[in-house]
Parts: sequence; structure tokens; C-alpha cells
Amino acid sequence: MRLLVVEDDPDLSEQLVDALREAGYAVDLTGDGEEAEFLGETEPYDAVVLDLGLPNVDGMTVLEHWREAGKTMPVLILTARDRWSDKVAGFDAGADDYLAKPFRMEELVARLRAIIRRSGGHASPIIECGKLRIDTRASRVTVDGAPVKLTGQEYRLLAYMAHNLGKVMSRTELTEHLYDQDFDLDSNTIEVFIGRLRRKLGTDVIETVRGLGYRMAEPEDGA
Amino acid sequence: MRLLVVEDDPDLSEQLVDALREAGYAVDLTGDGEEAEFLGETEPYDAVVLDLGLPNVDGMTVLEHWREAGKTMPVLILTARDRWSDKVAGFDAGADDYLAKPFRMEELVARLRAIIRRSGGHASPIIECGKLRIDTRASRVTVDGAPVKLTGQEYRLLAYMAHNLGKVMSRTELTEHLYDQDFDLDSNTIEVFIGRLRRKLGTDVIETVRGLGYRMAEPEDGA
DNA sequence: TGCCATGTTCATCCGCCGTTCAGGATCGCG
DNA sequence: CGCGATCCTGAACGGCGGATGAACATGGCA
Repeated sequence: MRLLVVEDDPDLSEQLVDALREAGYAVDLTGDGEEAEFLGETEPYDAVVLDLGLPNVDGMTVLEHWREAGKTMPVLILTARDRWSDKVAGFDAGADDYLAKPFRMEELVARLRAIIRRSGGHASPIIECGKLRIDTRASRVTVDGAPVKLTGQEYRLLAYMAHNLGKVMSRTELTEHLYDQDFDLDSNTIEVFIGRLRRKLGTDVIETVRGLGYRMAEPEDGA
Repeated sequence: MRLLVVEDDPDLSEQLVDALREAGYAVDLTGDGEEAEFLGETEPYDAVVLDLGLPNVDGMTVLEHWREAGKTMPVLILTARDRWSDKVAGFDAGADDYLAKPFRMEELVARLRAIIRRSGGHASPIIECGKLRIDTRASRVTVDGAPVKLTGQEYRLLAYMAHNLGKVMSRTELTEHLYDQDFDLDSNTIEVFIGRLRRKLGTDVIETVRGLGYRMAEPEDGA
């Protein structure tokens, strides 16, 4: 999962980035409104944390532009506690959730997880796929009921693919979502991790689509 | 466990803090309503002792604001015996328990323990987890029936983790709950105590989740 | 006052994890 | 059937997070 954080306060932004990286996200940061708008329109983020209290720029407008451009990624808005009216306007502009400063990092992470989950069309924090079962809240995976130990990257890759059941994911797409901006795109880490996942979960959970990428089959009801 | 005490009377607040520290809690104290509101919103308390009889500020309003902001930590209200009507209003505002002054410290501690336990979803004061058994009332721990001698911090760390079975607890989260406001966050005491606990209880009771923290497995029903 | 238990810091070591690389296997296509 | 492209896999290694032992500080208690 890859996030964009739009925040200009150096202290807060550092805290945000640290906490979110800790939580296993790839994070891009900007404090500039124009750059935010550009990044949000060109890079494939899974969610955005947008502080409305930026000087000189109007975060709300940025959000509106994204929505006008057809961008649907979930956006969580940060605002000062007394700017209560922002909340309403924020939701109108297309925000998915709202958090008043000050707040606790754990709460932010929890809410982010929630809106990301919802945006994938998953009501529950648990994704099942055949013998596989992924608990996105506890970050736990079981296959046929038996718990499986995954490393951080392994889990992130699996979780991302599980959020896109049935869709063929190209290697570049996966790389873009697992790593932040500057990462060597022609590396074969993805293949390595796919291999390791297959070894741990069984060779049948991830299918190779030659020339295109990988796919996790969604549980079919024989129809 | 970390508590916030909101009390302005110097004598009483000293007694409170002493008794609660004695009982093994990390305690922050304030006599100021605004500061109380701020602290309650930003620091991760496991419970709050709130005196309604503060001059100039309305404790009830503070509580209401917390609840509006989505804070769910248990709150125990203190009030003068004759302000009986406060009791009803207090519960309406989201209080979890109520104590009339004057009271005995032992009763306060007992009630606090109870609401903290309930807030974690534990009906019983005894937590079992595999071969481990923790009596939160007597502060006693046995493994396979054999009593184990733990020091104060060791017990507090274990108890806090036991209240969050199955959840991965980050080092910062643990530090925040075991110590009060000003404590060096990048210290490795937690790791040291985890090590000591593992030596006394067996290496398998606390699992390391690399990069995230520690977890005590909840007893699984091998389904 | 001196000892012991407890809590904290520090320095060091170990093992895991992420990444890279190279060689081998497999597939699709002519 | 052969060739090139694509994918898989095992091994290696550098870095970092966590573990550990011991030293140091503090405070209670005899």
C-alpha cells in the first residue's frame, strides 16, 4: 500500500511518515499544494492524508480537483479542532474521513486502514480466498486454519494482491504500490517475494499470467 | 497502566497520586480543566479519575468533549457527597463509575481496577493464556500452577500485554502506558523487561513481531 | 549506614530480512 | 524443433532490529 501525505509542518510530517512507514505503508510526502495535486493525479496512491491547514494553498481545492479529475482514492482530512465547519465542507468535497488535531497516531492508522479497506469494497477486515484467510487488523494469515509466519514485505505484497482479487497485477504496478517514489523498477524483488509466498502458502494461490503479471483467483461459486 | 488524575485540591491529589503509584499505575496529574481536556485527547490513558468539584471549570463538560471526540477510556468521577444529582448527569455524560467524597483509597483502587478490566472486555479479574495465569486482583502470576516472582515493572508490563491478548503492541505504545508523561521514548527498557519476562515465564509466552512490537498469543480454539 | 533488590542505561552480538545476482527452467512463437 | 523472452530459484551479503549481559543508579530496609 502506498500513501501520499500532504503536510507542511516539519515535526508533524516527520511523525506521520514515521508512524505510517512503521505501519507498513510506502509513503510519499509533500508540503506543497501544487505538487500534491500533481502527485495525486499521476501516482497510484491507495490513500491520501491531507492537512487542510496549509499556508497559501487550499487543501480543499486540491481535493476537489482530484475528484473532478476522476480520482477516487480515499482521502483522510486533518484539520484543527476549532475549524469545525471544515468537516462538513470536507465531506462535501469528497473526503472519506476526518480527524481533528491533535490526535493519536494509532487512531490515524486505524482510520486509514478502515477507509482503505472500504475503498476496496471489503466490509470486513478479514479477506478469505480459498484456503487462505487474511486478517488485516492483526496482520495474520492462516492457510487451512494453520497460522503462517510472513515477513513484513511478504505480508504487504500478499495483502495488496488480496485487495485486488481476480485482477491481474503487473510487476511495475506491484512495485509502485509496495515501494515509494524512488525505487529501482527493474529489480526482481517482486518475483522473489512471489516465490517465497508460494512456498509458504502453496503454489496455487498466486497464478502467473505470462507477460502481464500475477493474479489471485477470487473464490468462485462454480457459476 | 497509565492514569490521568484531574484534581485541584493539593492534599487530596497528593494522596491520590501516592496511592495510585503504589498500586502500580503510571499517573499524570493536573488541576486545570483545559489541560485535562488536552491531555485526555492526546495521551493514551487507560483510565481517568475526574473530580467534578473543580473551581472555574466544569468537569462534566470536559468529559462530554472527550466522548464527542471519540475517546472511550473509562472515567471515574469524584464528587462531593451532597451533589447527588451529579451522579445521574455524570453517567449521562459518559462516566463509567462514580465515587462520593470522602472515600477510602482502597475502594477507589478497587473500582478503578474493575472499570479498567471491564473496558478491556474482561469479566473476570483473572486472565489465563496457555500455561499462564494472572490474578490482577492479587497481582500474582503462576505458570503451570507454580507461582512466579515478578518485580513491579515486570508485572505491569505483563499485565498490560495480557489485557491486550492477540494485539501487537509497539514499543512506544508499551512505553506510553507503563510510564508517565516525561520518559525517554527511545530507551530499550521494554526490550530488557521482555527479556526478563521470557526468562521467568518461558520464551514462548511473548512473541516478537519484527519491526512492529510484541504480542501475546490468545488461546486459540484450534478450529 | 551499608546492603540488597529493583530499575535503567550502555555496548555488543546475533540472526533475520530485504535485496541482488546468476544460472537454470519454462513458455510462446516462428 | 529451436530460439528468445520471461519467469523461477538458490545462494550470498549487507544492514538493521532485537537480544543479552553487565555496569550503573536509586531507594528501601535492616
